[in-house]
Amino acid sequence: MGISERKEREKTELREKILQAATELFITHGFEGTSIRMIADQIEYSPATIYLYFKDKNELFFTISERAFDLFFQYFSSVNGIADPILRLKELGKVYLRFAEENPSYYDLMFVNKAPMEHDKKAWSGETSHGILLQTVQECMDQGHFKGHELHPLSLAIWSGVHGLASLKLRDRLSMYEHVDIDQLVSNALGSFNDMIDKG
Amino acid sequence: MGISERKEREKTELREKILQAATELFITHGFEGTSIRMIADQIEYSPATIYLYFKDKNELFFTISERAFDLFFQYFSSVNGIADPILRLKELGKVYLRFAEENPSYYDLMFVNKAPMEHDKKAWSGETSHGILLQTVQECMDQGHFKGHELHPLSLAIWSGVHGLASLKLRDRLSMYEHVDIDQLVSNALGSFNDMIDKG
DNA sequence: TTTTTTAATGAACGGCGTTCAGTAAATTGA
DNA sequence: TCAATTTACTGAACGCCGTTCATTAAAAAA
Repeated sequence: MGISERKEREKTELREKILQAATELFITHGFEGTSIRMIADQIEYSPATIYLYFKDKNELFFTISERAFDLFFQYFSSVNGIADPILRLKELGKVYLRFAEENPSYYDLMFVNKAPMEHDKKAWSGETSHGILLQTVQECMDQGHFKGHELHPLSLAIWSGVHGLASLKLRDRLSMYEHVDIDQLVSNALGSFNDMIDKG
Repeated sequence: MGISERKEREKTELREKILQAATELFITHGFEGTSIRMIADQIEYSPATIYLYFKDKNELFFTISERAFDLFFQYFSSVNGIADPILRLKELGKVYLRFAEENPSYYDLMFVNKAPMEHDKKAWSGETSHGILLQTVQECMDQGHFKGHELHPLSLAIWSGVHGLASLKLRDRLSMYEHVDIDQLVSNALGSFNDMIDKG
């Protein structure tokens, strides 16, 4: 009997449709600006139906942010071919900012938004993007760079630098630099970081 | 006739009471977690009354965030006595993180929260805290530090570093560092920044 | 064909920001 | 002093929100 299989398939299809609609709406209206009713309208089901597939709005957040971390990992993985860890580290900074630029809603969800309590502790740890950062910094240290620094605080410092740039830009908090091109400014600030990495 | 004066006084007193209640509630429940009805309950007036004193919830945000920037400026001003600009710059970083630590709701309002469109462009510009940062970095450069850097990108890079630390901690995005003390880690990351400043 | 299971929903609950007609008190003018 | 006007405030409503639940209609199983 292929009936239960078909049912299963239909269930995952609708679940997928909900996720897709939610993602699209999050991207255009943000997480808080998107209502369950809007998602329901989009897929032409009643709002109540969504609760048969997701416990609550937070679970939608959670599921989508997992996918965001997966995509983020793909961006990060693109540096794997760079042998020199210093060059690789600099490229990671560029890639990080590009991810934030190209996927502002995902970035917001991952690092800026007020996260539901159950925000996945595993999403950005272990053998993931954060692992790539730690690995790269460690290799730099192995080559004699960053003398006097410890791995974890240093990695956090580097991450904080690019995250600070990305989030200030994302949240439109650079308005005091009125007379200059913001993109250019951010790019030059990254340049300043890179200089520090060279001297570090 | 002192009547209109008394009325004026009473008006500003109620306005002040609203602001105080709103600020307290923002600190405990956050901006989005605080409702106009909650504020009205607190001051024992009807919700509609608040709209006689403030155009909307955003104007409350705006007024409170101005005060937040004033307080921030007081924190920043405490470094004025330090003659050596490098030492002063490092102290600014410490003071910045202390402000974020001691006034998380203010910090959120100022730099992290989704700001209403009318977010004050002047609040963090000109002869204010940002001016202190620029001035200090400029003095460092005058003394021969930060060779090859430009003032504005460098200042933004430095600001981004501490802001990244503050906001990642505030938004609880450091959970992958499970085995270590987060406060210690953040403090050590600031230490890494300071090392870079020395070498810059 | 009858019973059971499943999927989906309409309607409601208690919240939200905001508006506005109406009220009661204070002030003004005669 | 008394009526007219201004002021300060509010109750009730509007249209949203996230979420729950009894009910229904369809599908599957017996």
